[in-house]
Amino acid sequence: MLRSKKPAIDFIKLLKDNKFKNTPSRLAILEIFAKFDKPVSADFIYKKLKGHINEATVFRTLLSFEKSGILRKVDLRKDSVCFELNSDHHHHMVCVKCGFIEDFKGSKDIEKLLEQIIEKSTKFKKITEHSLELFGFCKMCN
Amino acid sequence: MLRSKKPAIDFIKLLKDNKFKNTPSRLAILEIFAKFDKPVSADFIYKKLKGHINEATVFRTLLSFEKSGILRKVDLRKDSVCFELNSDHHHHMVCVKCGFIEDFKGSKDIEKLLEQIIEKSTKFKKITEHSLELFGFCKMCN
DNA sequence: AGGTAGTTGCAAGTGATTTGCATTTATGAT
DNA sequence: ATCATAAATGCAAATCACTTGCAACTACCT
Repeated sequence: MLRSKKPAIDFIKLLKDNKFKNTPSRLAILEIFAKFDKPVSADFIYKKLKGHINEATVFRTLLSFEKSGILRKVDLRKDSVCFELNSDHHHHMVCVKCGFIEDFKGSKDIEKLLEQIIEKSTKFKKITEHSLELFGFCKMCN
Repeated sequence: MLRSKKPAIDFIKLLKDNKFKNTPSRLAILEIFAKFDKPVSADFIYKKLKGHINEATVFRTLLSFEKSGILRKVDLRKDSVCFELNSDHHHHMVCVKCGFIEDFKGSKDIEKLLEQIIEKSTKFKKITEHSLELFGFCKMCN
């Protein structure tokens, strides 16, 4: 049967490339990111892996993954910080009622916009990152 | 002497319009927002008003002001959450080295962009808010 | 297999924010 | 003006998300 299958990420290689030891904890965390493919919080991960991992390890792992660029922090106005895999820069629409999240890309348009902004600025020289998050109502909740 | 003076905000009216009682604490907090005209944290406010206000009151006030729309939450990747007066929607450029913040507006372009995004979305119906924050290096630090 | 740096679990520690409760105060009605 | 009442405040304790110190463990290189 032909199935559209997302190319699996080679986490073992990813860890090695980033000079991390390959441990069960790290693989488990990465697999959660791959499986859910949405911004997830430390708390969410901890609950999924309850009994198999210590909470401190979750925080430490997320932090080191962020530092090395494997993960990216996302602020969606939740109580706790969320992360997502850092491949493929994109943004989010968040339903303020039900919490549903849709990803979207807008790289070309947004980058054009950033260029205009930086041109107008007298104080800034270079923009290295940006975040754009939209909040509103999904079709179900509207 | 003629001075270019920013039109003072009538905080007493602002409080009344939002069904808040007019108290010294609230006026003091609003005046800090007006005076510094930058995103400020609860901690910053508390330190400015040390001895004159309780920390819990600061948090409670910020929260209720946010709920009523007087303030808006801003995530600038600092340790603690920042707020700013919610008049006059704008965005920020933050220097990741020295922390310097520059405001900018981009309403027209950004709104055009938002329209395009929402048109393409099959899941979302309405965008009520958005945040766009840029991170990079100011001219001093670059 | 063995040495070692890097990882983990556990428990205690932080720092920001919240909450419960008793006291005080602003405000609208008398 | 005074009063009654709901709202606001201060204080202390609690909570919540996250961090850290340290001893035990493990992946990985030789």
